Amino acid sequence: MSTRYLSELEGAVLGLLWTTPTTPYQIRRVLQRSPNPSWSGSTGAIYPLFRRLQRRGLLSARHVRQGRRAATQYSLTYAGKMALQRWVAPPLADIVVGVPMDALRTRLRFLAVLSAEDRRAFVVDAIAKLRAQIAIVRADCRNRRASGDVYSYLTARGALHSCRARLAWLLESQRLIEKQLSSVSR
Amino acid sequence: MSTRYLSELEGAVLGLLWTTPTTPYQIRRVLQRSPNPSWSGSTGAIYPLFRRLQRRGLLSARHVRQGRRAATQYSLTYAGKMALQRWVAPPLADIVVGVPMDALRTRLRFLAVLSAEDRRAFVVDAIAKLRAQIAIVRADCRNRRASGDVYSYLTARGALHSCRARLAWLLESQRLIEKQLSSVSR
DNA sequence: CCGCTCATGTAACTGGTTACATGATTTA
DNA sequence: TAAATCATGTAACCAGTTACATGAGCGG
Repeated sequence: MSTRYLSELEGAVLGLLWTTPTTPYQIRRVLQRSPNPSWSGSTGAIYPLFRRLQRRGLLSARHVRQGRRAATQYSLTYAGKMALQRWVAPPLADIVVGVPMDALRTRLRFLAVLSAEDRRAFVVDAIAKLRAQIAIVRADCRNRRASGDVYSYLTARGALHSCRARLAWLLESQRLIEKQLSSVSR
Repeated sequence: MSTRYLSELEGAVLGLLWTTPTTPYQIRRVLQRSPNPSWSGSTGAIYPLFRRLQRRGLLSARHVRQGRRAATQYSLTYAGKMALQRWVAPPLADIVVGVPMDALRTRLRFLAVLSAEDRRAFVVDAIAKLRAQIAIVRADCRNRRASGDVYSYLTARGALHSCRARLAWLLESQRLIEKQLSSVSR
């Protein structure tokens, strides 16, 4: 019973393999097409990861030909399913429930290093890009809802909640920054 | 003009050094005491980072004795300030505005691998821990507001918005999961 | 036949983690 | 004087990134 810890990527891959055996390439595509840019799915991450998980006994490999093409299909072993369950199940670790890292938030923390002009530009740029993103995530929500998988849908909903919260926060920030900038120049 | 990219940690350190020269140890303490658990501030990250940034000409070191103790104080050079500004300034990269990674969301995505009981426990645990967290972040907001630094305050507000959005999302998820679980068992 | 996508990888690098270690100073 | 904290590090390790590379199959 391997009680080694699973990285986010490893956990996600096990989760994606849970229902249906899949090739590394297909996983890569899923990750790359996800609206979440943190899942890069680079080859240098994916292929070693699959072999690693296989070596640990969490995955089993099978060579198949889809159409006329050769491919390596991996599926979850029993130990793999157990590891996945342990990874998902409560009690939730601090790093899981804790405030998630947000690169935008970190940058805004140091907005004071920019000129008044650039501060405004920062917020305007962020708001515009967030609005565009919300449209994408909204569409993703609809798709996943149609797919029938409640948890997939709820995941997209989580992303939407997150985006909207960031937008509300930016609008609040914009007001406060505007007030502060005008009072300083006076 | 070093146009090398800055990691999140490097950017944050430069930002914290902007106004006041500081020792690596003090930075570590700030990071460790932050309510955000992603800033671990491990020694093996901090000390090499300071030397790295110094080598790149972004920081300058000065040996001081505070009280009777020896310490190395680092301050931002002009090049360091420029690098910090470039790091903060728009246009914002995809990875900065994109949906932030959320370990809780990723796990909920695969909640279907758990038993009905464990799914409920997951959500209950998450909600309880989030509520506790909100109290902490709320207190942090008040502190930072009192500090007078608008951007520090707004950063904490961002964390609060994020936590509340996650809670709202979990409550929504709880309802949907409950409905789904009861309909399946019927 | 050309270019795109499928499919699989390797190599070099890097930023960060954990664990271990040391010595000085402060506080109970 | 013992324990805690200040302060600074090193060593081993590891997951993930970028860039490079290869060959097969397919559609125009």
